[in-house]
Amino acid sequence: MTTPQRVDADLGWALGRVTRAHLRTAQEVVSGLPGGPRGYQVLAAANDGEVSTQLAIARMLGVDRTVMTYLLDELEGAGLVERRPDPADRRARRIVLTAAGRERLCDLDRRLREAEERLLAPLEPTERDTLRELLRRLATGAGQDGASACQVAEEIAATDGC
Amino acid sequence: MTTPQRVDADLGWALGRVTRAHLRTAQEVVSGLPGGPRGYQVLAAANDGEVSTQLAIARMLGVDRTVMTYLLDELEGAGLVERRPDPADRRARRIVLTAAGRERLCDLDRRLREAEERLLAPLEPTERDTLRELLRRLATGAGQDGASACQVAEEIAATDGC
DNA sequence: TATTGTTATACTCTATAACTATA
DNA sequence: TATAGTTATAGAGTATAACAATA
Repeated sequence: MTTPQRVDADLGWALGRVTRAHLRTAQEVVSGLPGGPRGYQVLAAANDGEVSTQLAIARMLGVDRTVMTYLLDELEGAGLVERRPDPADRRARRIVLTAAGRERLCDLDRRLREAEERLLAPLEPTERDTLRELLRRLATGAGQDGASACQVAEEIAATDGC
Repeated sequence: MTTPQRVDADLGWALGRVTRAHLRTAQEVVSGLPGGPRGYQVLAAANDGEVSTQLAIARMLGVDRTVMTYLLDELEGAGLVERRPDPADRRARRIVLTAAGRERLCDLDRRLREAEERLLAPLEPTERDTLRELLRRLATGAGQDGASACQVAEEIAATDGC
């Protein structure tokens, strides 16, 4: 009962390949959006009110808080989001989508889903759902940033903006 | 039947988080190995003779061929691999593991598997196998580099060096 | 003419530290 | 003293182009 010692048996190898393939696909879909695929994730994170401050979004996305500044500068410059003072903490800023931002998010969301289905084409429909679910659970439970940024994922929200 | 528009419903978000978490874990495990986790993948790719030239390994790993030069310079300097002329094509070099390289690969492989199991801890054992299998199939089928680098993955080899 | 491997350069992304304003 | 956000700098990683050797 020894290990295969093959690259294609390595989880890191498979994760890297799939992630890069997804990234390439997503970059084409969101071309023109400030920040690329990460810019989309900022919009999506800010869209549900539970994760709205810059730091919370940064933790949710797994990036340093310093990158949020540039990212939000661009997204705000494009008129997609606004930085509003947090009434509960004057140090923090709450990121809210503008009407244009919500519209853009809807459009991107639809096209990204289509692109993802093409990426997952080698799998059966039920397998695609399984993979999505397993990765989602792993991403919400395996985050090194603590559970604070992940609590929002425990339930599939009924909020629906489209 | 509209889309949720939540970050945690985005495949790219989950892939990014899980991949980063895996990368951090792997970097600790392979600390000291030239090239880090990618150096391990080179060793694993070169270990099965089917993928042995620098270009084939680069495609298998999804990196540019120029990075293979630095990566192999370090691994060869550490005495883990050798560059041998390809008898069939004098332009190409076949990468073969030294005895030390095979030994190192065995050790890394075992420890990486342990680390991966810790990463997959939030999932049930059967779910972990499912995730590994789905990602493996996707990585071998979804590669943009064509099928040439992926043919090796169709069967679980009986070769076992440990 | 196309391909393998190498080298040099430039660019992007990220990490780190320092600073402010608030808590 | 600790935290949210900003800014500047340095480093790692990556992509591009040019080159030599071979097909």
